[in-house]
Amino acid sequence: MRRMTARPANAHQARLLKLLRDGGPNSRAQLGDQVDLSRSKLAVEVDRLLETGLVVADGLAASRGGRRSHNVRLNPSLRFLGVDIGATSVDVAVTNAELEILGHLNQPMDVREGPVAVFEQVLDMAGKLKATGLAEGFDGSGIGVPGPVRFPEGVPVAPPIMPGWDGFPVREALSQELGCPVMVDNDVNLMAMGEQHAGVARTVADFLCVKIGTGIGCGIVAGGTVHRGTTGSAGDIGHIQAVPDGRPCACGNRGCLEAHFSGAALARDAVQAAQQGLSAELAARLAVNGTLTAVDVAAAAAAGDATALDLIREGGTRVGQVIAGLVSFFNPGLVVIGGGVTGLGHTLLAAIRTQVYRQSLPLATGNLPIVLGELGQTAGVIGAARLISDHLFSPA
Amino acid sequence: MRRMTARPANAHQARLLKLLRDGGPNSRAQLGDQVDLSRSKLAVEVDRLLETGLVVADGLAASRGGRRSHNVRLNPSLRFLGVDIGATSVDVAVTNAELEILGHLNQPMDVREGPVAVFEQVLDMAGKLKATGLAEGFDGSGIGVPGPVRFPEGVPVAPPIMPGWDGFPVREALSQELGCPVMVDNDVNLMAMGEQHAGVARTVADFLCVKIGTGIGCGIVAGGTVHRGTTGSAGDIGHIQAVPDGRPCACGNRGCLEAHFSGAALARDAVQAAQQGLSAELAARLAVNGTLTAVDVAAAAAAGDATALDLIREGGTRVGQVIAGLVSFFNPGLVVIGGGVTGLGHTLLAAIRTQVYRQSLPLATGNLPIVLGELGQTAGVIGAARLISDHLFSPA
DNA sequence: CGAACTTTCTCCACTCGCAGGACAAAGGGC
DNA sequence: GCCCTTTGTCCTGCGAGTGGAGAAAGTTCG
Repeated sequence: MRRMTARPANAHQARLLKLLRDGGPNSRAQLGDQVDLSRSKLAVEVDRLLETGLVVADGLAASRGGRRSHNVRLNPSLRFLGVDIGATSVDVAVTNAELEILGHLNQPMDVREGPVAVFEQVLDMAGKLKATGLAEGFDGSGIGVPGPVRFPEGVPVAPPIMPGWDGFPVREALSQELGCPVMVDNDVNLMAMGEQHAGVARTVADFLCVKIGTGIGCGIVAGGTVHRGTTGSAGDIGHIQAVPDGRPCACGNRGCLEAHFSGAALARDAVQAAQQGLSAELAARLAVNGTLTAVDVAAAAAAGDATALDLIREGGTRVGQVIAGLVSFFNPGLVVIGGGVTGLGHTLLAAIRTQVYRQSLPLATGNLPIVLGELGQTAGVIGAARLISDHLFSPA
Repeated sequence: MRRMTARPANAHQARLLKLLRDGGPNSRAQLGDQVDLSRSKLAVEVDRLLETGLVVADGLAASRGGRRSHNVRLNPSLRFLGVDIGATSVDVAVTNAELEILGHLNQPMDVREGPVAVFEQVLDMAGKLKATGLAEGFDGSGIGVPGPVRFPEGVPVAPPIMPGWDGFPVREALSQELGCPVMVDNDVNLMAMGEQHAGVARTVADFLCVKIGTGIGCGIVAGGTVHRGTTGSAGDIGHIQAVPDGRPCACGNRGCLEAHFSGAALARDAVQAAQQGLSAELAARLAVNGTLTAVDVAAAAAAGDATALDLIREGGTRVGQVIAGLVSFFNPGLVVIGGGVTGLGHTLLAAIRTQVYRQSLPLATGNLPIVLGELGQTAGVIGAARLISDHLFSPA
């Protein structure tokens, strides 16, 4: 099947497409309630969208007590590919134009293998999803990578944990391979966009989205749009100093937040605690698996292990200290915590909250929810689909 | 004379007014080069602006080698009043519509005397400026106050250093007194807008403007517009923890940046150093004045006093630590240092730079200028004029 | 069950914003 | 002084957009 290539011809059409994406099928009258256009003009633009094939008729609408109206919706055969490349695994998902996930695959993988190997795997996973009949091709794709991105060009820059990716033309290469438009962004920004589209941040204009996984990053949304910074490295909070003269960090400094708390740091600490005989629970798990991860710590904590709980609390306090500073600075309306360590759950959240509420100014924290992300592993791929749909649903 | 009350009727007129404000007198042809409008349409809008009186004819333009063209400019009798209320002094200035300062007064004053006393003084100063013949009245006024502001309403909220100001309807009250539209904002945001309009930040979309005076604040500009946060307290970095378990702060916490370095903290430290006999230079100044301020420390440092230099360096290091974190987080394209302590000059700047370049990631600091503000004391009042002109030069 | 009211959709006439060409006015350069 | 360039003005025509008049197809209530 040939893919859609049409784009909205003007701002009105773009607006309508986004309303249909976010609100599902709608009658012309319902659309008219949401835009400031006369009925006649609205009808003209909807007709044009129908002609392009981006939008299709969709039966009768629920009656509001008058002449029956016909719904329109985004073409249900449109398909977006959301790709979320993490440090140690890849998520690939297929969505429809309303950004609902139709199929989702996750595979472990080491981003350090470099872009060629990683994208081979991504294309393979995309192929598997296609083979299930979910899609015959893709109309667009969003890609998240775990490092800074020069956004306009879609090229990673100087990614510390991704040697070999610096300057790799991700956008161009994948656009060619997939045969569709591609947009590339930092994985944390995509998580923020995911929570903004379908998660806890749906109604908030200014919020922070802290992702704690192998490393730590922070998505910044100001006035409803992602702030990427001058060189695309905004939100890179893993190397903010959390502990003066603290642990040495891979970046060459000491006391970086990431060195004191992250999926990787937590695992190291747990192994050490087990070896020192501080925790029978952790030691037992170490003996079985040969190594420990954040998941083990979460399980030990759930079983009431004091050492595991302490590790989580201390980590949460460190993160909380840094977040407290960011909250004072940025004055967000919401802080979302996400990433691999959300399995640590309420213990972590409580430690973070305590620290933020203690250290930030009352005016900034007075009505500030600090919550876990709602979408879990799917936040990234939904954000990726959102990224490319925002692009395609804008006038060319 | 009756004041102008006209506002641009549409976005084109708003655009033209801002071009004339920022670029001075222009011919229709020059304006045409800067906007995407046909000559005919441009002429129509310019004619309408001439009718409103906001814009007037201004003689012949410099020839570009063809039919001679007539300049238009903003009405030279338009007057804005810029007011910058600091913790210990007030600046009041009169500008024309091009935001050039025509007259400027500064007076010491204690903001804790409350809004009624302060505004009495402001109105008195405005009256003095009028009496010189610079203005017969004001077409608009911008007001900066040293604390968070609920921006849409123009009302200070919970200002720690301004008891008695909480909830005072600054915008409404002054609008009535002055008989013109008024906008209110945090003083630090206005300083940022000042440097953006006429100072070092003219071409930068994302930058931070750190104001170190009695307290410490930070203006945040993202994508060319000021970020004020959910409750208007964004940029309030004075109470970010700079030193774990450090000095007690008035806010109840320990180790706040402001407790370790600010105009007030520096003065305290200098007095203490003088009393402890660490610095003959400072002791002499203390004996003469009975007290010390940042100005004394600056003078002592300029005279080569080692203790004064140490105080500045240590303070700069503290501020630098915090800024380093903010730079990693926000990834600005420029950091501007301003406020009362800019007199400390290069010593301070060097300490800040050292710390930021050491602690932030190379990608964020690679091409990051850290400079002193260019406008000094006038930044605030220019920013204030800019604030109200942005408002008045937008469609009603 | 029918009359009256609502809601939705379509068609049409009219206004207005705006572009772009034709033309006039007024220079500069050789 | 002739030709080219730049600027300003006028005019025509197109397309966007509004709002009213019906028509179609419901709901509600007596």
